[in-house]
Amino acid sequence: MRAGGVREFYEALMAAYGPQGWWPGQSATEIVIGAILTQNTNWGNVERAIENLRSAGMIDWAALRDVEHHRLAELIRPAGYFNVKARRLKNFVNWLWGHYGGDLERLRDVPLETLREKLLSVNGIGRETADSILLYALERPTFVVDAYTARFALRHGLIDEDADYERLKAVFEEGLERDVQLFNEYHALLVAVGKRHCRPTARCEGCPLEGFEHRT
DNA sequence: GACCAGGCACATC
DNA sequence: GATGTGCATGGT
Repeated sequence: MRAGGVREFYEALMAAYGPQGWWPGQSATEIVIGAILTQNTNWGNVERAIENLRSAGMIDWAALRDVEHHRLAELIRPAGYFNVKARRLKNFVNWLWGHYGGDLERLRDVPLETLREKLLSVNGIGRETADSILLYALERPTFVVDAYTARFALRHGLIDEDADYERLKAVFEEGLERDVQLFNEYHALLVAVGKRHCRPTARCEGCPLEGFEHRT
């Protein structure tokens, strides 16, 4: 049994699962909305909410700017925490209109770290949501950390228990070339293995990383 | 019916 | 700075 590294784990996961193709064929607008709606929520519920928004013509920054809170909350109800998320979506929309004329494309001119800070200043946009927006909607090379990432990294000895979000993010970014497609697939693969094997209580049988050292 | 799911802000110590 | 709590739906 040998200890693995960030790169080796990626190779093993990719060999086992193949490209995940996360968030393909959807608009950047839809991805941003999804990133906010999926906070602590099953993706299937988010899809229902997004479908409601689509039917209502709300995958649109002007429409989202003009819609009433109550109406927006009803549309996104299936995603859970609908009042909180309606407010957070509105916060983002108001920020986007206030600073960038409601145009996501204008964010592309802002340097990555600067933009990350700006996103984090919006109430309701935390680290994971900001990084998801940056990576998946704006195609910026920033690594997305979530609950799956943390559990995986801890079990496979990449971090210790007290590592925070930024530390976790740094471990992956330092172990890889700074590449959008790579970060995209890696995060998606971590979710894939997290759902199948690297679960809170599972014994990890059949995990593609069984050959590597593993903490229990 | 308990537990979980691609978090975050806020209160309190 | 760490820890606890509210927010809410739908699947297993």
